[in-house]
Amino acid sequence: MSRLDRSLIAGLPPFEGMAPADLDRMLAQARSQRIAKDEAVFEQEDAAHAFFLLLDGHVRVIKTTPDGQQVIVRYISPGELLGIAHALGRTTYPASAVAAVDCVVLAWPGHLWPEFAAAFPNFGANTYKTVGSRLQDTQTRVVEMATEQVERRVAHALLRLIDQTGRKTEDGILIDFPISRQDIAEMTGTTLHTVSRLLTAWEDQGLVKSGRQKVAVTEPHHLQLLAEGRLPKS
Amino acid sequence: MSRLDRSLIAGLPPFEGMAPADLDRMLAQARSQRIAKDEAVFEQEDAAHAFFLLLDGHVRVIKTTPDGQQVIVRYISPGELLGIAHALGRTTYPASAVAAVDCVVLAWPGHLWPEFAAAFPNFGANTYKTVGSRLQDTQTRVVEMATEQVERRVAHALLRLIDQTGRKTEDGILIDFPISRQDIAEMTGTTLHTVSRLLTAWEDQGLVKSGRQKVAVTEPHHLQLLAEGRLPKS
DNA sequence: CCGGAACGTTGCGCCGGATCAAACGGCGGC
DNA sequence: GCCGCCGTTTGATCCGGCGCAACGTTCCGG
Repeated sequence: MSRLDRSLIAGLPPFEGMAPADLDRMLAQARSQRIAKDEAVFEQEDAAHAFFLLLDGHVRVIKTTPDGQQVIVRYISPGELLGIAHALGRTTYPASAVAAVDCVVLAWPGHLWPEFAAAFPNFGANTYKTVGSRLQDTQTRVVEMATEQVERRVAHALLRLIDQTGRKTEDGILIDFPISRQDIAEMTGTTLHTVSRLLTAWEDQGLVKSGRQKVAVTEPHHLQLLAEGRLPKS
Repeated sequence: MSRLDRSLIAGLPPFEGMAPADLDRMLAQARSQRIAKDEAVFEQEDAAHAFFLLLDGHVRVIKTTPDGQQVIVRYISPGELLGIAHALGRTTYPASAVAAVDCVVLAWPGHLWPEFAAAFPNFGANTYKTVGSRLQDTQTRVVEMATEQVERRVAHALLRLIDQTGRKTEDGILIDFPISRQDIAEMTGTTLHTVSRLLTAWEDQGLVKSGRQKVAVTEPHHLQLLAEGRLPKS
């Protein structure tokens, strides 16, 4: 197995404030791993044998209900940790993580967590901050689901996506990985039909451009107004 | 100000595994405080100047949207921490906390957090575990909101409440603080009207007994089946 | 080049639950 | 003991969005 270079992770948020030597010590225990599109990084309910850092690609975190319905909990972008169940005292993954495109991750054995948290206090603190802001995000989503109707929820979801992973193109800000109407529906608790209707309506108004597994937002500001519900309905 | 006795907090989950002397050191910096029913422990958006331990009573954590709608994020029971925004690197409270009944809390100045986390590793670890399980709970709630319809959501909410705060009475398991249909509606993202209709329907079937600001579950197992949607609809 | 699968679009009917409206009943204050 | 208020009940109506179904389109493999 090839040696991992420190520059891979130096400067990423989870490692903020760590000494170079400590980065090396962490890397020495990491294993780099390729995950092909549509393959799982880990599966819901499995024993949490490892935690991961996404180096390249995008990952969907999915929860499946007993009756088989799926909900996309969040998308992970490069530089973020995933599968940190161990840090939170859980022994099993609460969701599945699936590669949205071909991905590269670093993997550490889960049992190293307490060791790392103790030896690298900045790493621990950074992680807990992440968990805190994920808790925030999730609570905000509960509020959204409880108070907003579908159109605004979908608008919010798109805005979050372009914020996280947007890439400028001549069509506007493009979501940087293949995403279907079904995916958006699973993020917002609706059906692909409704998402399709919304997107075509928005496309007619020139707010977005979308195609097969692809969405680009041309008028983010206008979409924002829509998301916040201060738009007279045409 | 009167001296706080160690027995107040010894044995509570957040202090699991701490030395008695350390409990005393923490208590020495705490201030005990009474909060009258319907008063706020802290308010959304305020600077997070303190974190709290609920000693007695019950507290509602509420998020309010820009247009004034409210969502009850969770209920806090005695022995739980609240207002721990500081632990998560936030400087402001993301929600309000309102006493559901007369309450007693301990308050610590927020700036002590890093000190405590460093000096009492068990305390820090316990807290992060709590945050982790709250993240879990919240994600589960997102899944519920996205996939279940109102009846099942309300059933789930009641089951969680009796699980957290249930007290046995001759009417069944009673929720241990005053709770209105409006409150339940704000927990589940529906209206008080719908909650009222559901409760009367359930009362007719002998599943619950409810009255003004009071709900008791007489048939938790049956309600559980309903919550899980494996009940032929009558 | 062809055929099939996967993804997307669109029309239609229906229903769960929100909204609006009104009246009731118990509890606390005076 | 009476009054007023707050929480609750119940009815009537309306509509957003889901379910279903059919069709179009792009992509991929053979």
